Amino acid sequence: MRQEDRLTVLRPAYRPGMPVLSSPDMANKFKEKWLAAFPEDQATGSDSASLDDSLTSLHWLQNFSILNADPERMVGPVPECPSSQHHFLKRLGFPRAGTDSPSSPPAGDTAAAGMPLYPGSPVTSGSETTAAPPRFSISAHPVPGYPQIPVQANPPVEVDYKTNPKVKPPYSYASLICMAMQASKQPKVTLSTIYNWITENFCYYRHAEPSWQNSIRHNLSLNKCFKKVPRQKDEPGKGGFWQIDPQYADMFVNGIFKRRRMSANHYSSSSATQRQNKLLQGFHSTQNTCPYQMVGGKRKHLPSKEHSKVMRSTESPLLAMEANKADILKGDFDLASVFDDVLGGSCSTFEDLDINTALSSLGCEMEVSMHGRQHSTGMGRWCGSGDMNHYQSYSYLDLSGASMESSMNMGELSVPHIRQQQLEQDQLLLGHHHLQHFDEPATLFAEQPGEAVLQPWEEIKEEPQVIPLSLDQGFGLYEGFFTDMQQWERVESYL
DNA sequence: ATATGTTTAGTCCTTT
DNA sequence: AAAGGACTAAACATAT
Repeated sequence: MRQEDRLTVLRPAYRPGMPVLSSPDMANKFKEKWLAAFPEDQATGSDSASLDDSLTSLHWLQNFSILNADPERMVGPVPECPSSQHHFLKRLGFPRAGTDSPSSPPAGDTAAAGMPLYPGSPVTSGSETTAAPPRFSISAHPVPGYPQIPVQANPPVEVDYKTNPKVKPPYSYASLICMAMQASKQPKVTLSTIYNWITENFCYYRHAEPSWQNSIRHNLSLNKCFKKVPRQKDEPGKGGFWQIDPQYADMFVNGIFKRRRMSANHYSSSSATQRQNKLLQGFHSTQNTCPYQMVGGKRKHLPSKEHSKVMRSTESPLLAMEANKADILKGDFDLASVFDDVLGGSCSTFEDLDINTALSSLGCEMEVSMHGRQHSTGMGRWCGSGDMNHYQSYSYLDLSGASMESSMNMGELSVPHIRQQQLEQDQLLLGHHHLQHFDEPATLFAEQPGEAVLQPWEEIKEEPQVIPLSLDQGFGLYEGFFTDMQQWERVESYL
């Protein structure tokens, strides 16, 4: 990451409802007003001097890896993480070290034997150089100096989906399709390419009955997000090509399908508790997608009662842990609300954070391109959250120094920015260790199929590999943001 | 024959 | 409760 791309972090303390401000001047102005209204936040800001320059650098995030999740190390500081980083993490909403980070989804979906406790935190096999799905482990990372509260001693259960034939991957077919499309590095792929990628990367489907292919085809045909690109007459081969319809590209968060678009007023609720509940529900709804049981080598939908029994029993230690997490989430730690309030709500749920991690497990490194034409309208951003002790913090992320006017222009260019910045923050929250930066956009969501370098009929032999993704290209329209403008009204009183 | 693509129907679950 | 989403199964059509 280049110096100019680093995040400039100012620091007042965050409060829910804090708006996105797009220039340092406005940020400072806002800060002054805010501190006048909430003098108690001054203390939060006062310690900002202790934040060294490392705060503005994301290099340390490379050491902040989910791979470091080790229950044995959950107590005590991690020397690699400077205090300022700790501070930063705290500001970003990591409630405490040694507990489940926001990127840790709740448990509960372990109906299938061997299902990961934390399906949202996949890790790759260490030696994998290709797209490597999916083994999962607990995602947690100690934040040095932070109060340590012992967590329930559930050992991490890892599932390597690439080699484990018994566990169905917790990804929807749409997500699998999208992953395969991403992995192909081509703007369009054939059905067989999708099949191959899935079977290559998910052992489960290698051994499963081929009916899943029917489901894939069904999904491609039925899901509006996928667009068929017919072969030209002179193109050899069977079937057409498939791509993600750019119109629906925003339905994929880092490559994983969002269940449904959230309405704008969904985010208008100001109840932190409600949002926290939604947050947890979102976890379950997304991750608990495996109500299956292997019966004679065949997937069987569990009967609803049985399913419910397995999935929802509060006697489950997993859910007990969830309840614990929910307790942790009570109070003012409401990271989702921070996103909601700041962004007007798009996909800032932990579900999305998990998606980030999931893709990284597949070798799909998320890129954060900070320059180029699309950054001309970038804007700063208040971010942060409180923790469970009502200790709230906020930061102003000055990503480009551009004016609010340009960002509020509602033009096409400004929209991906919000998404991008949000994803950046998601990555921060995740401790993504692949925060990189590329100049060249990927072609995943290319508007024009003709953008492919190869001839359209040059089918690429599927080779799982690290896929550079471009956030700018990938996640276009940000629908919820500009439809929920009331949050900006609150800004006026502070400017 | 096989692969691909479309459509319908049904179940179960989550979200609104 | 209704609506929507995910999934499964199946029938059918078309292309290779």
